[in-house]
Amino acid sequence: MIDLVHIATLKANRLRPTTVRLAVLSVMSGYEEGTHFTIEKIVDDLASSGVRKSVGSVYRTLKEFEDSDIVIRHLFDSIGTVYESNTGTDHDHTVCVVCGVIKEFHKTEFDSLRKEVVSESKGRLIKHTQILYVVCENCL
Amino acid sequence: MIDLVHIATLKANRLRPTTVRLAVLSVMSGYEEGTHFTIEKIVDDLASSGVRKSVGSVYRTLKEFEDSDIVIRHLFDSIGTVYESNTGTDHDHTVCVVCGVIKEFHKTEFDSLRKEVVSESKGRLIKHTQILYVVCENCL
DNA sequence: ATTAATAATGCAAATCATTAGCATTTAGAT
DNA sequence: ATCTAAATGCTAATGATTTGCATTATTAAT
Repeated sequence: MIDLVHIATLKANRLRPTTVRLAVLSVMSGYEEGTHFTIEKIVDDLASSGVRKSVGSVYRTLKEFEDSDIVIRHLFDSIGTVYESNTGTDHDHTVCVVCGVIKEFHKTEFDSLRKEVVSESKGRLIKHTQILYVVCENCL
Repeated sequence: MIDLVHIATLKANRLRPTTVRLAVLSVMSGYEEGTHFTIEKIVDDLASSGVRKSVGSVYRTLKEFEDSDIVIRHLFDSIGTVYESNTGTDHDHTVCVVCGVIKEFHKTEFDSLRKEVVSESKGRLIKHTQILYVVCENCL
């Protein structure tokens, strides 16, 4: 069972390998890398794979995963809350205002600029979010 | 009356100069430039200036103002929805994760980088948001 | 000025996403 | 196998925002 990986992931974060958590990890692992998903999608995907779990538990689970840095939560304007698996590689997002597709990008130059901004104000950078709202090639 | 300016602003946006709208513009004009405020603050400030207006109307008014580009609405992680008067100058934000203070910054280099990103994917940039979550000098 | 037509407001109820309480079930250590 | 702590499902609660509708104010025409 590939579940062994998921069990390991959970144990590494001091989370008991329970059915809800394993099921959520399982549907998540079916997503393409970089996919952004909602709580609703998780619940639906669980249901269609025959696993009926309460919405409340999924909320709780995703929050635990967020705390454990297993997933990253984003709050996008006019889209709401979405999650993605945390690959550890930091990146920003483009969102197509027409079709809603979310993509990732990374340009190191941004990072140095951000460091500049923060050091100019003598603060410490904890994290950042940057979203480019675009009309994507397809929708143009 | 300075209200003439506010009336003009409203008329320019095909909004009738009503008491709620004028009152909201009035408290807003009392804020320092760059101030970020919530619906709640508006309602409170209206109340303490003796103008009691319903929360629903303030919500409606701020939405109209957003549609008319009189204000800009932001959705900040763990802070929620805040507004600011639209000065037309675009900028990004830093938010102190300790004290919650929101500041603005602008670095033109960001703009060219953003254009690069979007042109590489053959899309069109509509707008963007960038938030640096920091611990500010004071809170360090 | 008066009035008719249209838009704005207040209020309360409705909605939506998310969280919390609590009784029941499950996992992990002994 | 048993006990304890944690996890789950369920429902109710919460908080923010929106909506419906009856009332009131604003505008444009007379």
